[in-house]
Amino acid sequence: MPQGENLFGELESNEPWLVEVALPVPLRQSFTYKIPTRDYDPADIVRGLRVLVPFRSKLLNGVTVGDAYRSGDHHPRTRFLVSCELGHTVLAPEIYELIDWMTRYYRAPIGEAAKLALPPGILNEKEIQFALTESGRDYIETSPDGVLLGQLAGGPATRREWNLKAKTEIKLEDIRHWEDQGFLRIHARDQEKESIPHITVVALTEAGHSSDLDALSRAVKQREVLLWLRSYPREVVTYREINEAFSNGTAMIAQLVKRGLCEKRRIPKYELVFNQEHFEPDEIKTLTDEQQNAFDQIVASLEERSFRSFLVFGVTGAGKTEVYLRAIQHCLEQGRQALFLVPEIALTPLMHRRIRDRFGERLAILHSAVGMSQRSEAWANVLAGKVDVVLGARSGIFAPLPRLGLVIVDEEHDQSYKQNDGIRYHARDLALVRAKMAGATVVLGSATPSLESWQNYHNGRHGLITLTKRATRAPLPAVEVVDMCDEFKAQRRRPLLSRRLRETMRATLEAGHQVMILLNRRGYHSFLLCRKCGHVEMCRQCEVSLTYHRTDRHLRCHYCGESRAVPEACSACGASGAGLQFFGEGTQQIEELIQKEFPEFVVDRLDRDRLSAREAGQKILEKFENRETHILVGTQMIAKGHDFPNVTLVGILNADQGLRIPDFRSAEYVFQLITQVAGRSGRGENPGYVIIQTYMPDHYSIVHAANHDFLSFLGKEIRYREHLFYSPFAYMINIMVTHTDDQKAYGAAQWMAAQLGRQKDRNRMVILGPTKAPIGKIKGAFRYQIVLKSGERTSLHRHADAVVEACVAWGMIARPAVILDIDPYQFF
DNA sequence: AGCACGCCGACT
DNA sequence: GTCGGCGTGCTC
Repeated sequence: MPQGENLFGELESNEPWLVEVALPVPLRQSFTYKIPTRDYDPADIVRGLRVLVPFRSKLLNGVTVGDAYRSGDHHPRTRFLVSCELGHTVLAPEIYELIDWMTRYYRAPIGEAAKLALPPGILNEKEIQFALTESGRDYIETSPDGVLLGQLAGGPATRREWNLKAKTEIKLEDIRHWEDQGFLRIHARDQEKESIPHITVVALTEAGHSSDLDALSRAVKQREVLLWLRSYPREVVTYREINEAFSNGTAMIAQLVKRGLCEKRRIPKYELVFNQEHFEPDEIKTLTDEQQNAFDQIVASLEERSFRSFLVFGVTGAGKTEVYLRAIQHCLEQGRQALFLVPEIALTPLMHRRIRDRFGERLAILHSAVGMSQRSEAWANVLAGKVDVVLGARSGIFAPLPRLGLVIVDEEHDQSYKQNDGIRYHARDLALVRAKMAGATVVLGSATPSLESWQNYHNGRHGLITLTKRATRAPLPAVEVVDMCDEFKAQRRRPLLSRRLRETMRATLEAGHQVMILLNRRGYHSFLLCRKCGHVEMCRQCEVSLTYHRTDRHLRCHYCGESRAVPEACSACGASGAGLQFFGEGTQQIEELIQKEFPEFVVDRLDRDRLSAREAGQKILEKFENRETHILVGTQMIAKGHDFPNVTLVGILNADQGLRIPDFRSAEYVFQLITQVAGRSGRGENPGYVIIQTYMPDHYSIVHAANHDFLSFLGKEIRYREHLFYSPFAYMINIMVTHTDDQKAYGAAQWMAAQLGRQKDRNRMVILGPTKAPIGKIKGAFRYQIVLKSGERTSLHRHADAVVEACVAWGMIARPAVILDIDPYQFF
């Protein structure tokens, strides 16, 4: 018998209308709320609306994850929702499908997944207020606990205000009771500050719509504005739009407001669809044969209109972007929409411009670095269907495009697609899932594909498209590997720059070309060492050495942000400051050294520290592009996506740094980094040159990168992965157990590993650990990890899930925090 | 997760 | 006496 029907198939009229709501709490469930039928027609309440609901002693914004339904069989403590924003679906159906998948695959709480998929601020908390109802007023006359309730007689109050008046802590249980009895009404306190971007708009009042224009016969200009408002294609109009149409629009509106013909309203920005600027599409270049072939294959798939995926393996500078842009164009011509994902740091204003020039007003950019207001605007346009192309970083995968036909994941190997906190999703994997749901084509592009994607090609899941030649016909740069062990012997110290690099830099600069110097910072710290006792200055909260920042002369922790002045003396042995020495070279130090070496040339630096200043990064790059700067020193971020034709020399200072980190993917990362940055050299008319400095000149990742030989690298790496049973041969899960008490953390990890150990033989599961995490303590919490590997994904996931569930029950004793990292990418 | 409630020890 | 420490249970 369907719910909500009696024996005769009639609707039970006394059953309440309910709706399921996802709330931003780390609980793997939705919550049921009753719909106040006095205020809302249940037929209007559908999936994807923003609602305000009471939750414990708070008010939370959530999103409905189903349509209203009627049932008598609901949770006994179901409360009424406070309000619902009708008419604006914030969670599009295809995005709901995606986050629903994430709740299963990543074991993600639905509310947190929804929060991830929505622009920031939509799922916020609001301050709760309690007001007395009519029946509440009657009740306080007669009842003994009327005294407490009676404190509300003066008007609505927040919990704190109420407590203050009552001079006691009012119990949540009592509040719930009065709420159930109908003595209390809950609503949101009007907040001075809006938690999400709002905008003031103007709308016609009823009088404004209906009144005849005689009253305005002498105010010609106002009459004109009124008529314009009436014919405007949207109900509300922004001041920006009014002032674009009329020279003194603001004043005219003020007059019309005075006459009661229109009114000002303040609405969330995401509800508004903006008229975008118009752009002229740029000219389209001719394609090389290889590009044309790639394009044709993608088009054939688009024409099929069913899910297909391609790995586009193309050397740096092969012109992949042009192929992507053409494919997007084709997709739009089909009446479908496209999503273009790029790595976090590749999403520069330069990139915006290039794509904007092609797609003009049909493009929206979703990027965490742009301001909240702009992001709301972009997202609103996407949701409203004004936009057909979305360019975004990792979180762009959640862009609500209902007619998705093409997803491009550029530099698909890039680690920034993997989120390493909260819900640890991988945007490349989500792209495939989403495209499958939408019947879309996926293009994964890279010069150095991830082993996972390569393996997926190998076992027939992706088609392969290869681009072997640079679009400009420029040859790939010649690469020279300098053995720093020899340098050490010759120079009798550990030099930063080899003689060879120094000479080549000089020659390059004197020829009028530019130089890029890359410092691989992966797994690298500059630390303060006491030469007397060997003590390294550490963070008090985390198990990491502190990094010296010259800008403010402070030691800083990269994990918790703790910052303190450089100590006068060693904190372990008390040796005076003279015994303390900095070790490890930062980009700052290298910049200074190079400037000293080449005083006649301009040196600049780009790294995270300098990027933090708004737009500073862009300025640095622009200066380099304009050749105001001759030498650019930086970390990986100088390696991504830029095109500087005048750069003919790239120096990589410590190429092997990344090989020392405890990660089975370290060789892959080093290969990718070298290839990526080497690809910056010789993109113009002059041939490029690359110098790699390393203490491990024979390491296969360095040798093959120097030869531009991905396939040889792949052959070696894939055998190693297979032999040691790592991804892509093993499905992996990292279970991280965290507790402020070291013993409890370790105990819980051991217990979990033991539980898993009982299952492992039956399921051919490999259990590594528990071991102390590479960073054993972060923000005061000790960390242990268990790494699981298995050739069979479903059972692996099931076991990890079961043991975490069991640990929650066992957690009565220790209460550890457990993080499940599915398909982990970085171990720290 | 976050927070309310409750049960313990250290203070005016 | 009560302020606040931490342990535990619950959130529609």
